[in-house]
Amino acid sequence: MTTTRTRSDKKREAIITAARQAFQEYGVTGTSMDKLAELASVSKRTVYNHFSAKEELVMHIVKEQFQNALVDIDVPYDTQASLHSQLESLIMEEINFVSADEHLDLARVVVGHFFYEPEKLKDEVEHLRAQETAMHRWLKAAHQDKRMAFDDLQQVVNELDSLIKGQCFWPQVTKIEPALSAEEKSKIAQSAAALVLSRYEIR
Amino acid sequence: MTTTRTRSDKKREAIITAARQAFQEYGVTGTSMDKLAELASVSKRTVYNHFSAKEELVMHIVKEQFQNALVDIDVPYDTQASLHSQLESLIMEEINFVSADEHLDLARVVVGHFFYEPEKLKDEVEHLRAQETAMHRWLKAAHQDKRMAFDDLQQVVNELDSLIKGQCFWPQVTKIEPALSAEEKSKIAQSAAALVLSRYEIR
DNA sequence: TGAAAAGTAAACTGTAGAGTGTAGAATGAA
DNA sequence: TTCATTCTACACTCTACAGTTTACTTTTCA
Repeated sequence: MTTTRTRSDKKREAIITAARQAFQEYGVTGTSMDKLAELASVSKRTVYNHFSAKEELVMHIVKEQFQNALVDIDVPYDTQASLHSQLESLIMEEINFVSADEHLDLARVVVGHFFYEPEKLKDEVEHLRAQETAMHRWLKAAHQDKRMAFDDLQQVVNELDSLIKGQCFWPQVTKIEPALSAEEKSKIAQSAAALVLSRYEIR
Repeated sequence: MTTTRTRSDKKREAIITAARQAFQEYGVTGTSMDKLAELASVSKRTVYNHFSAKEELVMHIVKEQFQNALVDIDVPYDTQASLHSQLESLIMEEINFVSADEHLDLARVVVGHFFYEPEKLKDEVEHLRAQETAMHRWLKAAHQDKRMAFDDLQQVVNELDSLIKGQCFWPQVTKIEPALSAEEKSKIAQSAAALVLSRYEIR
């Protein structure tokens, strides 16, 4: 039962939704509590009844977003299929996730807000880092299956990660580059897979 | 003769130096004009006599920094030497530049300040992008020398760039990761070179 | 040496935004 | 229907900071 029951709950929901949108659009500092209350169609006092300070509201939304970031990709390793096609689609999923508008929008909020106090994010980041990613699992499987050779798994993951984020995430979060088309994404995925496999695949 | 002559010049210099440091340490918004004047040991009015607004001071420093960013790396292509050793040292230079403290500190100022209005940087960024990099030149030479095969030069540059920045720049600008040791850097350089060459080198 | 240029301290203006206090109205459960 | 909870409107406080004004001092240089 996800439907909100009480009036109080509805107001709370409205506040959170409005905050999410406003923060995405104007950034945290660009969103005053007055503006926010108006956007949520709620009195400012009500906002403060639910969240005792702006920072609390920000953290609520950020944590929520980190939860979503954990909704994980899974491409199971397949002994039969070619490494290239598997890795390419894994990369493609990763790219689609990372360069999705909602992901970029909220990454922008987080980066913008915590740029000068990254300590506040330490916990969340640790949490994410601890996660064993789909990439990890797939590479480990291919390695155990003796179809790939490397001695430092983490390094291969970092390389793939850099290839993905360096082309499909950072330039877009910072708005240095516009969003990528589907063709560009798939070209990137295909080339990244080729790059990694030409080095680590056992032929 | 770089030494500052007049009193006015000295004051100006002091303001700029203090601003550079303060912006690095506290960020632009975290540095009030009062604080800045105090750090520069100068009256606030004097700051405003030199720079009519805070934003003007910020832009002055940013442009100065973009000038420095153009001081370019050059590793000439050598027909005799192995591709791997050449590319590895080219990458190493790129890494050293990009992950140098001064570069990271100022990149932080720029990213932090312009995060929500990247249009203001368009000119500078265009300027940088137009530059033909050392990477471009070297790859083009190796290609012409028929020792590397690729059809999209820009893509190879992007890949190298991502491998470098994704591991040695972005995690550090955002302070998600601490500075890298010399060993880590050289491991990254060596592996990035191997990756790219195992795909594009003609054997 | 004296006028112009540049600097200084400190008080001031104006604005924006976070957070509070209060009195009264809407809601909803008993 | 009544009572507690929650919401609303709105006026208010407090603080931070950009930028200005003023009255006075120091430096420069012709």
